[in-house]
Amino acid sequence: MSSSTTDPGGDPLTTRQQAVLDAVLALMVEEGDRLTMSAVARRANCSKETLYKWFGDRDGLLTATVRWQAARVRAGRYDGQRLDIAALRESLIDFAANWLGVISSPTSIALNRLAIGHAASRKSNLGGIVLANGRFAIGERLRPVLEAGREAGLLSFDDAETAFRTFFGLVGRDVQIRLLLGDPLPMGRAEIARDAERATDQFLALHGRPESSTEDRPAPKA
Amino acid sequence: MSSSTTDPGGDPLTTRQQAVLDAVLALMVEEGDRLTMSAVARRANCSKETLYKWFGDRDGLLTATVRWQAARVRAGRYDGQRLDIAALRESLIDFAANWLGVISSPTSIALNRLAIGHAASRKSNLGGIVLANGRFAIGERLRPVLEAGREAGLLSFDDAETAFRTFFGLVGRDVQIRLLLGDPLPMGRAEIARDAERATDQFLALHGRPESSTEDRPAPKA
DNA sequence: ATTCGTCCGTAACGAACGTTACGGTTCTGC
DNA sequence: GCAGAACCGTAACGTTCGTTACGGACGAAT
Repeated sequence: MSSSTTDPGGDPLTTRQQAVLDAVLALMVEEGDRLTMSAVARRANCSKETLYKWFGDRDGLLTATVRWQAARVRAGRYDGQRLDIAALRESLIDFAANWLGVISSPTSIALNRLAIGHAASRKSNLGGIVLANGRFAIGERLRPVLEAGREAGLLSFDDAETAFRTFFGLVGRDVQIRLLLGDPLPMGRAEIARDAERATDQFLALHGRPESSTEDRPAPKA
Repeated sequence: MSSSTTDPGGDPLTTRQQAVLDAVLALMVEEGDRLTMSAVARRANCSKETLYKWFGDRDGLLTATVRWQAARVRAGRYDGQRLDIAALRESLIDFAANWLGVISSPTSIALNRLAIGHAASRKSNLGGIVLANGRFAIGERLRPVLEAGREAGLLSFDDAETAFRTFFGLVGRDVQIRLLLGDPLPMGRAEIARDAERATDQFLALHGRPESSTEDRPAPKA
């Protein structure tokens, strides 16, 4: 863990290299486990020699792929200007929906499976990179929102990290582990929107200041 | 999904076979990824031919191992007699602590990693077995507790499944994904006890009936 | 004691795959 | 144009590992 996302990676990728990494991602989603260097070279219309020249070895290729995917997940900013309870709720719902969309995407599932399988061995922590760009990155982005909410008297909590972890649990629940284990859990736009709203309202019920209007929040459904 | 846990497995294992499966578990925890048939035979002091005679092939061995481990996780019963708010809270805390202990154990982590890696390929759903004996088994065991709490007027929710998933999220939060990805998150007895209590009180704050005494519940800490 | 079945230890086969090497082709700068 | 680099396609090498085969040891039953 050095500067931003556990090592920036070193070199800015050429478009050709990015295309190769996109091919890796596509293969990971389609073929899952059978991600062989030959398959990557075939899919990307490049030679294995080029792969080894660019990325060193198989781990280097996978690491570069994880970083490349992480670079796209960076989503919209959620600044806390004009903070009232409605804006805060909207921000939290946006965060939740965004996060649910990410973890339920086939790319994220394939990537996490790969990183988890790699964490079993000891070599080259893909798991650390995925964590830094996933779980911890979203935590860092949400923290200012939570603290702005507290400053504005809308939220009440002692530790922002603990509060975030509660929010994280309410949003994700069993979704990620079920998807990782192959459960055909449907996570379309409708389910994501519903879950994001429910989780946010539950979070506000736990950490919202009582005086912050409850009239537009239609009482936790379930 | 047939009777209890996605296929009972067929035959009751001999003690020798159980010892072999224990060796597999130990190897999975220690060596992680490098779980080779030769290593299992060496560790268990048996021949590879015996492994293949008993378990068919590598997948059969892994499946038997998952089932064998699942058979021990069966924990205490939580019947809902004499239900008052204190007993309910105690039951929920027990459930939460038990679950946290399971998912943070090295064995469970190694097993889930293996099943997730297997879910990437399509063959022989270890993921389904792990889900059936983990996430879904605990859901089935907790459901009667929740419904008894509702019958007794202590809890309020529409759907027991949804309520359980909320509890699941509050308990597990980011623990499982972090451990699976190799994060050195400390989860000792102290952390587990604290998390179980916090999650239970949060759940009761969301779904508890207001008239059920709040005096012994020391206001959600964070 | 002999025979049969079960199991151990080890060797061998074959496929998959990471890695390297090589000849031919395309692109770039002078 | 031309030299050199970068790159493609493919072949080859070595290792790992799942799977099978073989010979011998041990125990139970006849």
